[in-house]
Amino acid sequence: MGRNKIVMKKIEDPGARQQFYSKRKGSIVKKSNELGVLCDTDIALLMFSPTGEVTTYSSGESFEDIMINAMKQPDELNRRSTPNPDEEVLNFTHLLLIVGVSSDDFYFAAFDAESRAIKI
Amino acid sequence: MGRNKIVMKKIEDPGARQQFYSKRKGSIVKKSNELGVLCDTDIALLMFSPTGEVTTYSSGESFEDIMINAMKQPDELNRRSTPNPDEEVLNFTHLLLIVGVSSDDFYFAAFDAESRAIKI
DNA sequence: AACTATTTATAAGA
DNA sequence: TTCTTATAAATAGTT
Repeated sequence: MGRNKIVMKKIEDPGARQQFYSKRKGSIVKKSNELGVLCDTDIALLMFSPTGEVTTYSSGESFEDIMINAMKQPDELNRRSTPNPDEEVLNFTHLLLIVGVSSDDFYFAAFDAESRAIKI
Repeated sequence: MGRNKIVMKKIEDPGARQQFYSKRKGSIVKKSNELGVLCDTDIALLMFSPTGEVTTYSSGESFEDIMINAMKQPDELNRRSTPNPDEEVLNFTHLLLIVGVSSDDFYFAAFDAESRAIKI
C-alpha cells in the first residue's frame, strides 16, 4: 500500500530498512492481536530487527506457554519426525532440546540441525 | 478493511471463525515474509487455529534456529530475569527448559510459570 | 511525527 | 465455495 508497489528485495539503506521494520512490525503485531481476539486463539511472534533486537508478541498466554502447548500437539512442529530417527541422531551438528515440566504433566522434544524431531 | 469496520470481539460462529482465521493467517504470513525479505531478518510465527491446529512460519532460518538465536541474544526473552532468581525457583508451578547444543557452542534457558528466566 | 495519494486487504455479497 | 466489489486499512513517499 502506498505511493508505490512493494518490491521484494532487501532494502539496502540501513536507515530506511530500520524505518520499514518498525512500521511493519507494528502492523504485524496489530494483525496478530486481531486474529487472537477474533478467533480466541493463541499466536506467538518472534522477530529480529535489522540491528538484532528481538521482539516477541503473544496473544493471551505467555510466549513460552504457547511454545509448550505447541509441543504437546500433533502439529507442524512435531510432525517432522524422521522415518528412521536412530539414523538421524548420528548426524546432528546441533541439537535443540525443549523440556516442559508442570505439577501434573511432562513433555519434551528434540530437534536436529535440519529441524527434524529426534526420538529420545 | 472491507465493507465494514472490524469489531474486536470473538467471532462466535465456528464456521465464520475458522474462515476468518484462514484468511488472516495467510495475510500475516505474507506480511511476515515481506518483512523478512525487505529487512533481511528472521521472523518466527506460531499460531493455533480455532480447532487447535498449529501453523508455524519462519523466514530464512528454521523455526527452531530462530528460537535458539533469540535465546543467545540479550533480548526480550532473556531480559525477564528476576532480581532474585533463587527465590523464584521455589515457586514455579511449571518449568520450561530449552537447551541448544552445537559443535562449537552451548546455550540454555529456563523459565518459570510467569515466563521469568530462571538462573540454573 | 504527520500527511495523503495509492496500494492492499478484506467484509459482504453474488 | 470461489469470485467480485465496495470499502476499510495500511503504507510509501513526502513534508
